[in-house]
Amino acid sequence: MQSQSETSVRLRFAPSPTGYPHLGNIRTALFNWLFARHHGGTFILRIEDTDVARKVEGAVDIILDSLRWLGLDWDEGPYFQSQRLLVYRETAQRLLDEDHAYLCYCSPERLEVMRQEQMKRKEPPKYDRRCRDLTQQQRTQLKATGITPVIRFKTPLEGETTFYDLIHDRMTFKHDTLDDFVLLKSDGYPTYHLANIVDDHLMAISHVLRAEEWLSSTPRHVLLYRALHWQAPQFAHLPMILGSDRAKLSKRHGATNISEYQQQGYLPDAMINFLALLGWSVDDRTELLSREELIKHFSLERVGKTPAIFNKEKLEWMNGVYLRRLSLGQFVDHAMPFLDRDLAKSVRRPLDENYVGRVLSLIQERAKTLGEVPQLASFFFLDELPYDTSLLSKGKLDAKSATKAMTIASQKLEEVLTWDATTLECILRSVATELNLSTGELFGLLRVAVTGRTAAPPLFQTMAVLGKDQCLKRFKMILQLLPACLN
RNA sequence: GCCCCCAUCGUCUAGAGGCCUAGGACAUCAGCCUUUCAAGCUGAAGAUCAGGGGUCCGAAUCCCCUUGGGGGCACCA
Repeated sequence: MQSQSETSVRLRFAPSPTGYPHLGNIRTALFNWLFARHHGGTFILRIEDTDVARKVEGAVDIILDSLRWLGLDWDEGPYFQSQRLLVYRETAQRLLDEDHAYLCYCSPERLEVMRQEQMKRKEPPKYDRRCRDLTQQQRTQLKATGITPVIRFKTPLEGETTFYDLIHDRMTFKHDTLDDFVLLKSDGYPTYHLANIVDDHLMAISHVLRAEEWLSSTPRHVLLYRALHWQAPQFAHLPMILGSDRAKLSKRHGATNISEYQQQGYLPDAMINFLALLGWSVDDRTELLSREELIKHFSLERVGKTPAIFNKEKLEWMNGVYLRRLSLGQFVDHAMPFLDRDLAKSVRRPLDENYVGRVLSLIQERAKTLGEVPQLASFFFLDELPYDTSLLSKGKLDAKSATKAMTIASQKLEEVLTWDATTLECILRSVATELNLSTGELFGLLRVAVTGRTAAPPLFQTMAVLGKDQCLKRFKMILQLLPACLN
């Protein structure tokens, strides 16, 4: 049963389409989603596309695709701020009418120079409020110039603003450290500060969960809510996710876009599980949690305050766990697109699903990502293996005894009628005994012959899947190559 | 420069005054298993709880200072 108050839990994820969503953005989306789902609330998607200049084509689609891929389903939206400009303008006008805002005619160039000088004087860069108290005459004059003004908020000159953050508790900011920020830009678009509070109010957002980089602009938002006599939502500023150099995540850190993880073959469930543990935990030992468990246990009380560095090795491990937990059928379904994409062009398509299934049963527990499956399995599909002869000469056997072993093994295998792992093992073990070779020596040699590598799935199972013809063909191939590796 | 946040193994973290001679996970190393790899199992190493002061019978846990790291200070979000 949901209590009355829980039915009004409304969360939103509000990305801006100025780039592709990275791990940090997605972690924020996840926590909002988890919180909403935990409380039986509503999860809303809102696109904050108020920066015309920095808008990236296609970013919205990538954002939606990424959320869908991860299964972070939303109940409302996506709303687009660019389609709600009137609401922001009306609100800005109201602020103007009620003396909480004013028109500012200062040019960007002037502001830039001003900031430069402030920096030079080692002062905090802040708007100098030149247009805050213009006389009626100055106002008329400036209006006559035809310059399109921006609308700025009249930040109280004195006093301080306090609010309670669900994670950081009580926060207080002095007004004299704030300046008169822009609400409406000269192109008629709202700034983040305005659009954000207008929408959160209109969409009845109850909790704002966002990255800690927003903490210092929160007093502005609180001030705005007060000026408009609106009740502010509850804020929770989540710890940041940092790159390995401990700096804010950016392109420099490589592979931070969530879609890259999709392409590399990480599973949504593993991704979700891993991201949930960046800044949150259930207890002192639980690492693996299903979506349902995540929803069930999620709470802001267990969100930490320390910024986290993204640990790719752990993600890989976790993805491997999720990969191994898949049924063979599921694994095949997931891996098929990757095989299609990355297997050599020479491999005939469509791939035979039955054969792929037998191959992948040997690959599944060896893959950490779906992306490495084609590489791990390539020798099952290639007609001719690109042998690296140094692998042969590196073996424990010299070319002469290797040739002898291969010849005998070939002969024995020619006669095999039931080509299965058990039979093959039985026969080849006896070959080893007969030649007075250790199993390691013989099998190692055969492994290179069959797979072209020294590390591969179990030899006999591999041979069984590959089939008699293909195996014997590879043996012949090796026999031809061996003389070249003399000494 | 100003404002704000943060501080436990390399990394993710548990810890809300005595259960901590600080627990778990990834990574690392060793052993077992074994035809290689992987997986699995067992074990090891790894944190004087950033440093210094307090408070207290008692502090990783509370307070202060220092240091370090991060974030913000746009007609970007």
